Amino acid sequence: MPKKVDHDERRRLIADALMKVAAEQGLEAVSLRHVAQAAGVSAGMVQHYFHTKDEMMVFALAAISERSEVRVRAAVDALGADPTPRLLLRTMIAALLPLEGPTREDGRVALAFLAYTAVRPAASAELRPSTAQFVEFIASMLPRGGAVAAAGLLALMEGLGLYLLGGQYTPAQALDALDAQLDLLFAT
Amino acid sequence: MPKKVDHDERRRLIADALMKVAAEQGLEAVSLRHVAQAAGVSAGMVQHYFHTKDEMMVFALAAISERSEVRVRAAVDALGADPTPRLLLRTMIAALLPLEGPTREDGRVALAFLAYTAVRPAASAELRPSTAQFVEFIASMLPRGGAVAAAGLLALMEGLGLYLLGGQYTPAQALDALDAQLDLLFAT
DNA sequence: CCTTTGACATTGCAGTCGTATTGCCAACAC
DNA sequence: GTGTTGGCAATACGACTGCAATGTCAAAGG
Repeated sequence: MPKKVDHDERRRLIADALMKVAAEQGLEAVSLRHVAQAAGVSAGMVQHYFHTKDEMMVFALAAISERSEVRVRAAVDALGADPTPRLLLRTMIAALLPLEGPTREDGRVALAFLAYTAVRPAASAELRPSTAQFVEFIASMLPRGGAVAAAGLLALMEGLGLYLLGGQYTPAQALDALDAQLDLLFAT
Repeated sequence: MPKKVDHDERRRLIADALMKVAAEQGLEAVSLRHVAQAAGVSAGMVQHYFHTKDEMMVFALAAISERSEVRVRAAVDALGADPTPRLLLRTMIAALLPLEGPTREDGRVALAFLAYTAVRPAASAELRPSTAQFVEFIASMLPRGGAVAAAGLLALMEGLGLYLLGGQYTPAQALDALDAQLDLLFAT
């Protein structure tokens, strides 16, 4: 066997470049050549690791949802043991919001992919169960309201993310709205 | 002067075709030729009414926000005189949600444009004040909570729209979540 | 040694894109 | 009539796209 390279590492490197391009110029600027240039590699290499552009897109889509999972896990771990349900929820949701820095870029890419998958139902079908799972988890953390209240909280989070990206809400406003919602849901 | 045609009517016809293409195949499938074909006209005619593609995009963007305004107005007018604040809000928000039929297609287009403008700050700056205005109006309808609660409700609406488009929520679930939120905000 | 195999780079191709240009035709002004 | 002008079609152009084909080089197996 010839040279040994970590396939998955290369693919991640390329996916990173893809996200950079998508965050700065939108998904429609994502082409094999642009991504290759952003990654500092040749276009041929991109083709070597992704036989087709769609393959590359799917990989990047998975990579970005993995990234946010990691972020949530890190934020939760930093809480220590046995946080209150309210604090746990707030921490998780805040970790998912595109408040600043790299999370904002990730948010832009996620938004682009959202629109991308809106016309390709096959790609979005994959993340449907994960949403349902999250709703279930949130419901188990709430003192009352059940799945309906949980779905509302999740939708509020998504909307806050959208308005943060659009610049309609400042990070402070978004967090205020989140805390106010938690006040409503956890009111004694 | 030669032939007389209604310029704005033609532009609207073309914009309708653009939205149809965008709703079915995404914004990146929107090209002069595709739009022209969808509208049943020649590509040259599209060029005649929009000197550049960007001009066409901007027009379509304005057209779609005008459409939703019309929809909201119609729904509110059907309420008759002096509805309760809660019913008024519910009606307006429900009219904006992509629950079914043509509103779903419009929602998909709006989502595509959202991602489109996310990397073109100039285009989104225009609709920022209208969001602020809406928040203000919602706040005036709420018994308490002020702008923060209003911002939360608006974000919840936006999130519901997103999940409706993605298929994660059914229309019934979305309306349940909306009503539950109104219960919280209007609780005595 | 030498052949195989995987890691890249380069090039070519058919197609689509936005746009500028050109030309034809109908309708009005004179 | 004749000329002018707007509505519209057709074409040409250069830039780009995804993808396939081809080539080069290094490392490992026999």
